[in-house]
Amino acid sequence: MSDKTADAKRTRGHPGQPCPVGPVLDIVFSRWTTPILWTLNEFGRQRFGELAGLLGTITPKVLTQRLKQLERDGLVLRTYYPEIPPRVEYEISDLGRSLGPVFASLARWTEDNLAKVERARQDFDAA
Amino acid sequence: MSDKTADAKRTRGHPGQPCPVGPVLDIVFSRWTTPILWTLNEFGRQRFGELAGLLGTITPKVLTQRLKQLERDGLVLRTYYPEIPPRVEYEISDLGRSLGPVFASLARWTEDNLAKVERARQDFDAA
DNA sequence: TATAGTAGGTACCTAAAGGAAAGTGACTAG
DNA sequence: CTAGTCACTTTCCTTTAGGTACCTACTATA
Repeated sequence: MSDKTADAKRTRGHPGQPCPVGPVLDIVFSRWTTPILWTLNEFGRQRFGELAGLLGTITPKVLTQRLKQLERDGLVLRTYYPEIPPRVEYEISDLGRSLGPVFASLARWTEDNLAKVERARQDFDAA
Repeated sequence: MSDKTADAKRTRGHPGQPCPVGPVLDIVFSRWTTPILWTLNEFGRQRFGELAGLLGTITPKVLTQRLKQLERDGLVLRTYYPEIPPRVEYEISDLGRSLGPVFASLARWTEDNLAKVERARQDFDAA
């Protein structure tokens, strides 16, 4: 299946009308995209192996997949050096950096409210 | 498996250190949670059937699951009326409403940058 | 000759999420 | 006595994501 047709299938079924943020979720909040973007933003340009190390438990296959998607979406820039052995470096793009305020907003909400969620869970489970 | 142990397994593998927003993703951006919260915020208190209608294609099973999770996380309030036939109403909580700025930030980014992502994809696919 | 080093690609497998369809319980209107 | 309402619940099946393990090319080095 081509990536193009995959786009249609990858939509999370967010019904078009009632939710204007639906389209972004698959772009920004897929399983590994958030920590990848975060890492590239924090630690700057990284090689494939370094990035894998920083992310900890990701497998090469998945890292390749996610990086390819992020590159296709214009959020990450890939530079290939045809040396032996090969070297590839990834960095966040301007478009990727433009997500900063979104992440900041999310981080602020987390800081302020994550504890409330955890308390709500305890109350719910107790009852 | 209990919901408590499910919490641990549901984590998306976002490696703890490098990404402070990881914990929220499962709470706010799971498959159907975003449109559910959005709908409850826009259209107010809704019964189960009404909500299903507004969301379009969701199945009762999944809607029940997601609503239960949202209730447990304190983002949605559930009111059960023991009538015959039974009636249940769902509404967004204050904690749920506190996500407003996050959603707004995301909506703004979408408006400003979704077109850029789509263009990046076209360029990428062309090459 | 053999090995290490790098960034992947491939084939196969498993687990989890999600959808489809039918059933449940309790009552009421016909 | 049957059908309908509502909010689920249960069972089964398909899809998907992710993991494991192995393979690729190419060269310098031992």
